[in-house]
Amino acid sequence: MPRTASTQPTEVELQILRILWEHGASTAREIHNHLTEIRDTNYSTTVKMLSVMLDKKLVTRDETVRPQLFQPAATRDRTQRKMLKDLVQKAYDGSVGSLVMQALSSQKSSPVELAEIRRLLNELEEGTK
Amino acid sequence: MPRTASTQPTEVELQILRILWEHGASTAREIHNHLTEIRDTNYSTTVKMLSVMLDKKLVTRDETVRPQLFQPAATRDRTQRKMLKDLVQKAYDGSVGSLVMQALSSQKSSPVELAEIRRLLNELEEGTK
DNA sequence: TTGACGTAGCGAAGACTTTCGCTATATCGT
DNA sequence: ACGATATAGCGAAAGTCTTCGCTACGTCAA
Repeated sequence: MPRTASTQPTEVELQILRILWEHGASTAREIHNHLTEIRDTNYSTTVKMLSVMLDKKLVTRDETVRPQLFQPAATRDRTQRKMLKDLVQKAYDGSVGSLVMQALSSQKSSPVELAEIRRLLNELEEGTK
Repeated sequence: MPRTASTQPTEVELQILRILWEHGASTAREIHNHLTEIRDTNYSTTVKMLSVMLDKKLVTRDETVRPQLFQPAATRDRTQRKMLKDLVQKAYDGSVGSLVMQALSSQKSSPVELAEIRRLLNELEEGTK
């Protein structure tokens, strides 16, 4: 009588992925060192998490070198899009528009970001003509 | 050795909340009937979930009537914003702008939505002047 | 070579989520 | 009032996630 395993990376998994996206291929020790900056974790735990993530194919491992190097299996962009899509489905009934509206109205963006968004908006509206 | 309990509603909890947001105060039976349309669930399970959600204060219960009526404790809007904020923090490094960019570019929105977004954008840029 | 130290792996503990059987209690028609 | 039916509640089971102790193995300097 279980819940079905989530398809999205969990909290810690995502923290590890972010470290890998930022720093590229890293050893368990390196990952652990970065992780302890944001989370109080034992080295064993980090290694275990990496092993779990390997099982889930969230990361890949280069075993030809010592110490072994871990790499993210998916790009940051791809992972973000997947999580975003999931949220839109789960909480916004599939409506990207209403998510965007809320995002824009609830947290302030910089003028630069707004300009970028406007540019993108122009392109999109161009496409619908 | 536990993970810290999530502050966000889980999958099933969210499905139940959506039913309540759409239909307003409902009995366990009514909720269950709607829930079975999207998920194969036993009535006992539904009742248990409601009891858990009551503990977590995700819903409130009117016990003065029979059968008891359940209501969402927070509005849909508020809950969505919270989940959105959480995603922005976890996956977008706090940058709402990049989330919006991805949202707009990865899934198509209707022209009506785009127009609304543009209107909102105008207001926001007005505010930064 | 060997001991010291860092890396890798395993398994079990414990919280959380979701499941449902079973029991208790309330409601309602006859 | 009584039995049938529906509602409410409890607790245990089983899977997920995160934790870490302990063991095994690799590397390297003396």
